[in-house]
Amino acid sequence: MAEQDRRVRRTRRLLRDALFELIFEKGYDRVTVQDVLDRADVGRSTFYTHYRDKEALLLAAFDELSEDLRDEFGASAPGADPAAPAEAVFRFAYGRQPAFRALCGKRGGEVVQRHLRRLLAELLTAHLRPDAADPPVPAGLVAEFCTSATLGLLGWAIDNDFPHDAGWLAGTYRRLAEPGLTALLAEHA
Amino acid sequence: MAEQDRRVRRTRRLLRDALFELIFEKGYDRVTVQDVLDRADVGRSTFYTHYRDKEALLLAAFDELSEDLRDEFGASAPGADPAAPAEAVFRFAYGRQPAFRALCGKRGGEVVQRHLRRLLAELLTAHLRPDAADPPVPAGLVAEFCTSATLGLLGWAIDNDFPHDAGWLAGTYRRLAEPGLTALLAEHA
DNA sequence: CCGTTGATGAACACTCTGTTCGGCTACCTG
DNA sequence: CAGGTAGCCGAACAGAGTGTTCATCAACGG
Repeated sequence: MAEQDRRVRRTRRLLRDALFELIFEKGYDRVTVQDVLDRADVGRSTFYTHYRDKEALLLAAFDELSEDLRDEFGASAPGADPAAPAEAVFRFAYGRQPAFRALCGKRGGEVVQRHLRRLLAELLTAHLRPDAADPPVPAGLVAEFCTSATLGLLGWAIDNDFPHDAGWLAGTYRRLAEPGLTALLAEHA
Repeated sequence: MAEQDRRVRRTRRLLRDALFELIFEKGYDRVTVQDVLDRADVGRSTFYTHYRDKEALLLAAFDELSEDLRDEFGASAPGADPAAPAEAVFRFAYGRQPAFRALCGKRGGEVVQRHLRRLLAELLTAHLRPDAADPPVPAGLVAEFCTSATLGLLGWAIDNDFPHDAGWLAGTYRRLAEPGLTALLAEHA
């Protein structure tokens, strides 16, 4: 119903694009709703019929991304390679550089970082299920390590304009993070 | 001069403590200058003679911490152990749990996270200098990996009320991150 | 003890927020 | 292609928070 109206799609697209531009220009927390309105050339009341506030707009944009990312993960089986999830994230990000530049770079703001971290932690824990009775290291802590390493490398790539390609970044992840992970998993098995 | 006046010390201490309490209660971005004023029972004009805005107060508090952390690093020699810096950070944080809970937990806000990340990256790069001509992996990327892993584990510890002790957390860091790091350094030497 | 310095609170202009409402117009559907 | 629906607009509003100013008072250190 609501999603099909051409005017609705137009308005939401204008607002989202304006937000991305402004985040990239001055950082999320310095962007005001007024800025978005002016840039998108959309009326004030219109904005509030679509989104409760600035954060709701941001999260709507983030949700678009995360759904696609989820789909990509659903396709890949939970194999034995502990670096596979990170590689999938890297490939995904390299394929959507503008969005990641705005949402996940240093200017992206804490909100997206927090949500992205939670999403990644969830995907990672689901993927490399060690289903252990008494893990030598809490599973949550291992997931946190993988998430931090993945996001750390990704943030570095974003701030360096996505150098090389996703495979190279994944290779680096393997060199740095994989040895410790496989050792831990082997030790337990 | 200005630092010695009892009134100045009192005012700044009141403001800092009020900010910590409020951050812990509702998160940095939801804390207003007005909140701090009410909690600290300090006049509005007084606040602005000491700090330009809310962020300046936060950074002043952060600087106190970071100076002490710097001193701790200055004492330890740049040895061969790649996990030593992380361990030093963990010990430091476990010794100042209230401050870290307020500043570096999930409620700490993006500003401190950014500054802490930069500080750690700086300390880490200075500590494990590989001074290599053509590193197989950019030095900045390795530093980013260490920083992310350290902060990831630290954030997990904060959110889980500092379980076990700093040594245990450092041990986990060694298990997870050290294998990859030593392999990389060995390969290059 | 006294001159200096900081604290105070009220008042001010300003920016941004989130809501309301009447009128207009583009849009889907039949 | 006609009609009612539904989205857009723009202006206006109250409210919260910000950062500044100033005259007054009190506490401080030398």
